[in-house]
Amino acid sequence: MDDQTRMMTGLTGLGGLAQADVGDPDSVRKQQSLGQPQQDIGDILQQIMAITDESLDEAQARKHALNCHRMKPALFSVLCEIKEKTVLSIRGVQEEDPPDPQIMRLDNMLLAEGVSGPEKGGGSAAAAAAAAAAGGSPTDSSIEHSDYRAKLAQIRQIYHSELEKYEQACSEFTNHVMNLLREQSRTRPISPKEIERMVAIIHRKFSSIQMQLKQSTCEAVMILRSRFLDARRKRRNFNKQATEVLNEYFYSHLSNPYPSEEAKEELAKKCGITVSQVSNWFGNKRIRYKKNIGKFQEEANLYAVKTAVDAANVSAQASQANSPATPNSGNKYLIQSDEDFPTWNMIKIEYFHYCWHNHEIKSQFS
DNA sequence: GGCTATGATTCATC
DNA sequence: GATGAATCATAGCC
Repeated sequence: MDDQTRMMTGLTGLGGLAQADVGDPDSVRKQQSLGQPQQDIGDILQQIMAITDESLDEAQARKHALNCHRMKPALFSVLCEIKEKTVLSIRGVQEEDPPDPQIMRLDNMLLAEGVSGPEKGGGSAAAAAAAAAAGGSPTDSSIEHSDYRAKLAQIRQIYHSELEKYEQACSEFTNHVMNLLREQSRTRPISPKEIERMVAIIHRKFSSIQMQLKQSTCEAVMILRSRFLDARRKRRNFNKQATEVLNEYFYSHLSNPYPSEEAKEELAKKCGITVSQVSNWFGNKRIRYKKNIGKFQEEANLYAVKTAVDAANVSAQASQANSPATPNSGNKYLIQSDEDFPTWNMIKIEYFHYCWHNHEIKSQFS
């Protein structure tokens, strides 16, 4: 029902003063007996009813005349009262909406991610955790971290600028509608309560637009986070020194290449990687070595020699310190000459394979 | 661009 | 929870 129809409905309900009485001689008599004010109201109403049959210019002129009529304010307030009773009492029930749970969820998420609320380097904890999980060097992590933060800041800036635009647009539109209604209220019954209700409707409409903004911002943050977290799959080779340390341990413990927790921690510290990376490395190494021992033979020889040389050096230093007269006497595995190296290494590797294989057989039966 | 090496992940098993 | 095995995804080389 539009406003004009509502107004008409209001008029019909005005104690039968409108259509029912028009042209009724008894009614006219009654009005005459009731005195001047009632007659004035009847005249005004008749004029109002007649407006629809008139041309625009005539209607404008009559409208002006009606506006200037001395009874107009009283009639206007009565019409407002009727309108309020008939329309607002029905519609006003659902005005106090409870807060939308979806908006609350979005607000919470934006707050947690540091997009809304005070700027505090939001999401930095997530970024740091993901960077740590990536296992990259501290420099790499900080680069990724700052990249994440920069992109988050960009999202934050866009969100706030859009939010500001929406708020400004909402306020401008509300003012515009309010002015329009105030202007119209001079010619038709619009109560302040109705204006208030209209403002609430506008705010609801704009808040649904705001929700879309919040939703798309949340999506942008999610995409950013997933991209950032996916970076953990970005493989980076360990540096040469770390690989050497791990290989040295692996080939020098070929009979049982399963480092203890303490050994893993020690290796992790030496290589500048995490314990789980050490575990991954040993897991991969064991399986790949076993799958293709031939391919790793050369590498195994190399590290066996290296280990033997290191052991010889340590032992020589110890012997020199303890008994310079009898070098190498304390180490039965000590290499005596360069020619011994290949034979010794082959024996040692074969022995390790035997031990490893034997260990597995034993573990199968134990 | 294809290939290999390699670190990470996933899933099943113990 | 540790490990093996398969697989994914990327780096690096040619």
